[in-house]
Amino acid sequence: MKTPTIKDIAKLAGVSKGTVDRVIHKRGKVSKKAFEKVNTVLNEINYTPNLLARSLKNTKKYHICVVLPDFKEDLFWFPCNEGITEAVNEFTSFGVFIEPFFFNPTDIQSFIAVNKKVLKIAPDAVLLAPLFYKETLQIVEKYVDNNIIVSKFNNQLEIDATKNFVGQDLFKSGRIAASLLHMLIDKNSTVAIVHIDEDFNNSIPMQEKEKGFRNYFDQNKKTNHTIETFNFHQNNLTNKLDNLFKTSKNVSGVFVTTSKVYKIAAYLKKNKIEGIKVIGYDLLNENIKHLNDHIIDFLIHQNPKKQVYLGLTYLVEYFLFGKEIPEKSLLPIDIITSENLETYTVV
Amino acid sequence: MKTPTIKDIAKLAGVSKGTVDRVIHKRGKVSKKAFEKVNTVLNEINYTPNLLARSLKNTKKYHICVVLPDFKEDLFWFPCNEGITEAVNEFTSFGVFIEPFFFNPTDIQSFIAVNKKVLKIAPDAVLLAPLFYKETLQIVEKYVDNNIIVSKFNNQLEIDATKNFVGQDLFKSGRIAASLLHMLIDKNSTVAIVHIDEDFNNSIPMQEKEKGFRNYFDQNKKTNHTIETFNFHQNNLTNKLDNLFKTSKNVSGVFVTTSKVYKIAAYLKKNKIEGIKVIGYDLLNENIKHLNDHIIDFLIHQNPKKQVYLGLTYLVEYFLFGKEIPEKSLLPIDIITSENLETYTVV
DNA sequence: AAAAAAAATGTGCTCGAGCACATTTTTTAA
DNA sequence: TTAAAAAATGTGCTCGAGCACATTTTTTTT
Repeated sequence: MKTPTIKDIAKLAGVSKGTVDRVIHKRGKVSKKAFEKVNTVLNEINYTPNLLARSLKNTKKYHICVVLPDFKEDLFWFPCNEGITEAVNEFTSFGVFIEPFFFNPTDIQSFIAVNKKVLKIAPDAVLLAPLFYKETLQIVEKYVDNNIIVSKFNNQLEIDATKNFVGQDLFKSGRIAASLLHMLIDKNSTVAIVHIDEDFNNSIPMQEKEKGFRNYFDQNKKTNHTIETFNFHQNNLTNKLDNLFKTSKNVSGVFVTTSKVYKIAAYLKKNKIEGIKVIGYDLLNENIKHLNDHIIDFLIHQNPKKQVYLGLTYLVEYFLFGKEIPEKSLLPIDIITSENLETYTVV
Repeated sequence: MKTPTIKDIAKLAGVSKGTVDRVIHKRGKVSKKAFEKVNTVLNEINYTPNLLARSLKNTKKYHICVVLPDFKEDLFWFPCNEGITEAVNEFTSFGVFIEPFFFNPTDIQSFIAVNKKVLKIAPDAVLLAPLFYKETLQIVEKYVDNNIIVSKFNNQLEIDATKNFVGQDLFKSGRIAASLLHMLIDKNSTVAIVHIDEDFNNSIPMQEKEKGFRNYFDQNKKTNHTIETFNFHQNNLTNKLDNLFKTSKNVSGVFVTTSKVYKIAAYLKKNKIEGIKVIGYDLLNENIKHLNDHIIDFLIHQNPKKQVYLGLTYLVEYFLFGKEIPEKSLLPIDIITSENLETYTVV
């Protein structure tokens, strides 16, 4: 009933535990006879090494750095801190040291600077939010040169030496948004895709979401909707929105490709514009408020907290127990309404 | 940089590690002077015991039994096996032995028999699907008498000596179903709540779901929907459904309170009845088929796999690392459409 | 056949927590 | 003041894997 140990196997095979160890780890220096004796026993009983003992022996300290945007610049990133905190609480007692580093998401230079700093620290692994494409490729290369394991979350880079990624399928996420809006809006009406603040051309996530969104409506030709894309910046937002909603355009639904959807909702509320269906991303407090007010109809949950936590878990289990890190871990795309919201926030 | 050990603390405090151990575990037999010396050091540095070493020492074998319905009787329970398999793979190398036991969900006697068997085995813990109220109370009492820890999943029993529960808020789940149907159906139409197969009076989950569903529509009086409840059994299902759909009743939506929703969908497809919105539970293959055919509009994901896996994880972490088991762990209530379905099944 | 080299095998310590037991110090009783 | 009892403190072994090093066995060379 008790799990066999190396010692047990050694006794059964009539050899010493050193020999068993050499067979198991293929370290050679074993006679054919001994090899067969041990292998016979190994095939008979199902030996699984005690992972506690194994990693106790390799009592190395592991250092993992998390590089992510400062939530003061964009509240989307706030939940990541909770994910980090949870991982810290869970893993420090296993000798893992997790340390966050923040950069300014609007400033490429700060991204580069922070990564240089981390590179100098030379941790065992880095979990990275790769916001800037070209710069990420460069920095990842350097990490790899220094034998630092790199995992990424949130943004997926197509070409990359290191493949570990935790996030969502953004194309599909766009399709889901489209299908939900489709349920709510009238035939022959206009749907607006709104990109707020970020530089659309450099934001692959936004592009992917738009592609997915358009793909859905392309495949549902019979409903004959008009899809228009808008790139808005914060400074002249009100004017632009006036232009969008107060002209004769028959806009029945809006898809905001980021967590900034609350800005649209705030505008609609302030101007008492009703009947327009709104869908956007993420459970920011501002968004939740408008979801409960039924100004926002759906939110898609990108679960940044879980992304970070899972990314860290993979790294820790790799170091401690030698588990493989999945190349691509795509999280479920949760549909949030004012009704099921609570079940996501309480846990 | 390295985590301090008991030995380090002993050296810093100028005592032996035995004394440090006694202070940490409040085992007494420590002079005031020594106690203060050790405590001073403990307050200065942040000591967290190495959990690997701790649980290696307590190298007890743990035995956990899972008692759940046989999926041959109801496919809803099938994913639980995956959850068990995953837990087995993850935890056997930590010396945890997990063993499933199946009963017939339509037969109270088999429930009692299986639990008696498990009781005789006397494992360290039982994870239980408490389908039958009265019988569960009795058996749980016996488990507790024998110092066997009991956790439950899927069904929540209100009054209970042991509180550990993993599942969903079923009242809320009913409300969510209502709100989704509400989006899709016409005003002043009739909505049917359909209970299939199970004995409604003995099924608290079904009752909770119905309560939640009705509660939502009660709070949205202006839409003026008629809600009707039906209890159908498998044998005369077709007749009953003929009666429901082919009479003059203006039924625009159906809420099925279990995973048996595919039966309604199959009927609608066979009889080419269109335009009726359908919502039900769980990602059975049969349900998924009809979801992709757009006969079923929404499925609510009860995530039985995750329920079992999480329940087992709690027990294992309690045994190995002394973590507390949460009294009530309510999982998110996932809304599934044909679009986001895939993101839930691939992971 | 003996010595030297190479290969195979076994031994014993480590990791850190925890606990039983041995030893030392302090307190109490006579 | 000394002996006995009680309290405090320290020591050393255990858990299982892993690995360096010591020891034994086999093979090769002279």
